[in-house]
This record gives sequence, C-alpha cells and structure tokens, in this order.
Amino acid sequence: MTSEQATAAFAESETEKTAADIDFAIIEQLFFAYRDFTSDPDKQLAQYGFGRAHHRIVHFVNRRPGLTVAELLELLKITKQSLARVLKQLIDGGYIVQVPGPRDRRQRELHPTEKGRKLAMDLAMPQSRRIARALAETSPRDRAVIERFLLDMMNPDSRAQIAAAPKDRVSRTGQE
Amino acid sequence: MTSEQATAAFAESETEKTAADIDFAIIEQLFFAYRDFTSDPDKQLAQYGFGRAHHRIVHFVNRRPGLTVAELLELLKITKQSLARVLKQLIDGGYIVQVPGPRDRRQRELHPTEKGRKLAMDLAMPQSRRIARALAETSPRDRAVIERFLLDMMNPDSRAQIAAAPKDRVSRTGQE
DNA sequence: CCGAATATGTCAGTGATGTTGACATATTTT
DNA sequence: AAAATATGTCAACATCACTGACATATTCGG
Repeated sequence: MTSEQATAAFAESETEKTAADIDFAIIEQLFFAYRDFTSDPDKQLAQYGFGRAHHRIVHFVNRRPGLTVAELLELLKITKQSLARVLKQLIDGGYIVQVPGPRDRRQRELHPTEKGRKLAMDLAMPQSRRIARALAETSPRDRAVIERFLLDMMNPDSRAQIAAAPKDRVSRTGQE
Repeated sequence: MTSEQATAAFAESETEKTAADIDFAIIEQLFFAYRDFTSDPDKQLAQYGFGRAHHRIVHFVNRRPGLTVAELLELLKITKQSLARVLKQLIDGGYIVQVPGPRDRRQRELHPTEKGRKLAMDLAMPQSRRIARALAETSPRDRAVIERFLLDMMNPDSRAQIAAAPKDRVSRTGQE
C-alpha cells in the first residue's frame, strides 16, 4: 500500500461515510418491494372508492377487534382528525361498528362487521400470496431470518405493538 | 381425528382462504418496518422544507446520474406533472442540474450537483445505519436470503430496473 | 424537406391523506 | 364540584398524487 493510498483510506474511514459505505442495495430493494407489495390492495381499494388509509384501519380493527380509538391512533401514529374522516366512511359503509367501552364508557371499541372482515381478508389475500411466492423455496429457518430482520428494522415501540398482537386474533365471532 | 374435525379441515382447505391462511405476521412486519425505515429521512427532509418526493428523486438521480426524465418517471411510476413541481424545486435549489442529452437533444439528463450528492448521502445515512443495525449479527449467507426475499417480493419490472442499476454508480465525478 | 412522432414543460383543476389549532361533549377521577 | 380524559368535529392548510389540455423543441420517416 502506498502512502497515498493509506492516507486516503484513513481519511475515508475517519470522517464521512461515502458512497461505498451506504447500503444502497437494500435501501432500494425495500423501496421497490414495499411499493409493489402495496400495489395489489391499492387496485382493489380503488374499486370500493377507498384508499390506503381505509386499508390500514380495516386491517388493524380486524386484527385487534375491540381496540379503542386511542389505541388505533397510537398504532397508526396519525392524528384523530386524520383518522376521523376515513373511519367515519368505514362505519357509514357498514365495515366497522363502535361499541362503548365496557369499563370506561367514554371509550369506543372498534369491531369489524362481517363485511369488514371480508374486506380485510380480500385486501390481505394478494399480499399474502405475494409473500408466499417470495418464500416458496425458503426454509423455516430462513423465514425466521427474514422475520428477525424486519423486526430489527422497526423502532422499539413498533416492535412492542407487534408483540402485543396475539398470534391469531382476527375476529371471527364478532358482532354484526 | 373425529369426523367433525375432518369435515371442518376439509371445508377450510377446500374453499376460501381463512384467517389462518393469511400471512399477517409478515404483512404487519413489512408495514411497521417500512414506516420506521422512512421516518428517519422524513425528519431531515422537513428541515429542508422537502418531502418524500424530493427524497426519491434526489436518491435516484444520485444513483443513476445522467438518467433522463422519462427514465425517472418509469422508475418512480408517477406522472410528469407530479415530477415537475418537485424536480423544479430541486433544480432551483441547486441540488440537480439538467443537461441536454448528448445523442438526443430533446432529452434532459439529470445530474446531481455536489450539494445534491451531499443531500442524498445525508438522507441515506440513517437508513443505512438502521439496516446495519438490523444486520449486525447476520451472516453473509443470511443477508443473501433477505435480499432474495426482497427481490422476490417485487414485480418483474422493478426487479429489472434494480438489475439495470450498476453496483456502485453513485456520482462522484459529477459536474457542479 | 415536411409532417408525424417523441421528449419535455406547463397550466388548471381535483382528490386523498396528512397536519395544527380550537372547541364541544360525555364520562371518569380526584 | 372541578379537573382530567376519550372522543368528536370544524376550519384551514400542505404534500403529493391524478387527469386533461396544450406548447415547444427536436428527431425521424417518407
């Protein structure tokens, strides 16, 4: 190694990260993968006159039936004013019902209706299929590697909220 | 197995996918992982008065210096009217320059300026750090598993566009 | 060479989704 | 009874997408 090379190498490792240090490969893969992953339900939603916001709400209400408005806001990290418009449409459309909290009657528990469960399933299906395709030749161990990676990409509080979601708590019994 | 259980099992495997068949775990992990992954640059962008759209543009111009407007539109899958406003801000702000295509002078090649390269790096850094953290104890083989998963989640044309991007083509020489 | 096709830019209007701030109502807590 | 909490609602605004229409410069094909 010439002294110039040594100096250059030192300067690089010393101060700024340069292009070579940045993980552009995975950055771009995440961008494209997520965009395409969301493109399937987006098409379906357009037919209902709904958007992504509706998808997220109907998904989480289905996954965590009975969650309160405050819990949903915390999960989605949006403001109640943002939630209001979209949630109202889902309630008016008969996809979600509100029931007063059993302990605290100020709360509104959100429950999916049969129609809401159906919608959530419909939207989840192409995404689940896409995942299944991507994992088609993946061993259980490698699936675990992927899941660990995704969990480790999250902020701790997101991780906590995933952990809080029961294994399989999709509403089935629910009130219509 | 009782006959009732057998019947139930049959009915389920026969017709619709039900809750148990949907890969909710990875669906939600992708949602939270991607949201948190984008939250870092979002904060920085706010300080510049920029948004996510600026991020995507400055990123890809940096990664594929000299790409044309049409190529960028194809990559981002947005309309030219959507691109125009945001691109104009980046040009006016001195982050990107346009040069007439060498062969076809109707085309506008997009190149990052030094300032643009700096911005792209700044935005990529927290994302790269997050990835590095998530992969900290991951073997090269397992990294490959994760990359393959992400690639397999994409639509074929997205995959083609990633393949088209040279390994390390971030502009360094570029014109100011 | 001229007309068609192409690459880009721009104006105008609209929609979905997010934000802040302010205030109202019902209920629970202290 | 007063304060805090959970929710709902009104109003204004920003970002980023869309469609449709049209202008300009350049290249291409006959």
